[in-house]
Amino acid sequence: MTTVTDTPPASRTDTYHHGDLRTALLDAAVQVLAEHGVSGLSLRECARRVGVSHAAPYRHFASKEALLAAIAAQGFAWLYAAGSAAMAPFTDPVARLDAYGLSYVRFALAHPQHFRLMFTSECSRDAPTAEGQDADLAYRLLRDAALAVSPPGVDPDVAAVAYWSRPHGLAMLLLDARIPAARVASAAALTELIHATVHGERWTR
Amino acid sequence: MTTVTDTPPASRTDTYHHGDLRTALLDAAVQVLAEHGVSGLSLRECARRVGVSHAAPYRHFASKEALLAAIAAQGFAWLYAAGSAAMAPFTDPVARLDAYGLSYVRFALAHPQHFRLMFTSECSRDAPTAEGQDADLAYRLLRDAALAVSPPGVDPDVAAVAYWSRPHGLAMLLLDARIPAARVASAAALTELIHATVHGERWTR
DNA sequence: GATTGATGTTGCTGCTGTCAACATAGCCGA
DNA sequence: TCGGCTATGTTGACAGCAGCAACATCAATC
Repeated sequence: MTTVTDTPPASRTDTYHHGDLRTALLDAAVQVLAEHGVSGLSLRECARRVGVSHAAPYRHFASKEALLAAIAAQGFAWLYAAGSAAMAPFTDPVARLDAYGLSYVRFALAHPQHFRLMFTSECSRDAPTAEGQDADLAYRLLRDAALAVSPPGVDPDVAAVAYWSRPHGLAMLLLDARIPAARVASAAALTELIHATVHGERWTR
Repeated sequence: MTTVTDTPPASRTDTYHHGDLRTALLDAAVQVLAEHGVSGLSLRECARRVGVSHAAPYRHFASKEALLAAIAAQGFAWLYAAGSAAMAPFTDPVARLDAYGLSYVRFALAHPQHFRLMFTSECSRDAPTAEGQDADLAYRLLRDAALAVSPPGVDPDVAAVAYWSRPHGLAMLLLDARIPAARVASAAALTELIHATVHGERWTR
């Protein structure tokens, strides 16, 4: 007993109280999603992996859906942070929009489970939870960037959607493996793909 | 007994054998999906709606996932047909690509359950089933159209993905209600949105 | 040091996917 | 005409799951 004040709150699995069960469950859920997909996820399996009884998750999440929503909210926060950071170094509107698209696709590839949940859940529209908070921030970030690139008179929402659809569609197709794997093998190839998608206007005459 | 030869095979629900249980189950499943989403779908509920015992579906589908895959396959066939029909009247490459994008988004809005299953299932990549058949046809349709619009030297797959991502992303965002509802209220507004997304190059200089 | 609220456990109910054994019916050859 | 064959549908069972209620444990506070 030198200067042992207290155990770190995140890693006590041998005591009655877990310490940080909520984030442990979130992490376990993401791992299960990666291994078995959303249809193979169960709260009981998450509890088992964390070493806790099958009803313990209900102290932190009202339902299985609430846990998934929490993961999505985490994803929106990360996405917003990544987009902000990516755009920060640039002032040119086109460069900023480009940086946003790049970081968007990179985020989807880095956190596929989060990304899928963020846009695949079928009930997150009704409840304006904390998820909506960061989702709105991310949306406004994109809309402002798109508006700065568009000529005056264009509806901001139309501009935002037009430029959102491209990286979003690419990300979705990449996650669904609908794109030949060779296209994503090297970072250079992926970057080329992203550029071609986000502003492919150089091709059409 | 005038000329009554046989009862129509699609609508006998009072006899021991249903007549066309397979398609009846598919239709019921799509309806359940529309009402309760994929997480609220169960084979037992589908069987109940069709008026059949809970194990009857297993005579037509190996598993719940197989039923979902069948719906997705149906969707790919429809999508391919719609894309072909939409492009047929045109010969100009840009017009053909435009028509494809328009029909793509229209298909997603007309058959949201099918569309979501087509691109959201997490295991359809492994098994090259009949679904892959029509999916490949649809992909080749798009790739050829994109290639006709691209300058020589462009990788066909890159061109295809670049032009696929736009309507695909827009469709996904529309289905997830991530786009203000007012944007989709009128057919004209929707068409404007689609055009802006599919070839927004007119805006950036 | 007792109390209280947060956190974790045990046990239960109803639902689900899936399988095995059985029932029915339409069809085909004798 | 009749008897069997096969496709199709039924019943019953099992294990796993979401969610709830009642109970247990712990930590902090008065």
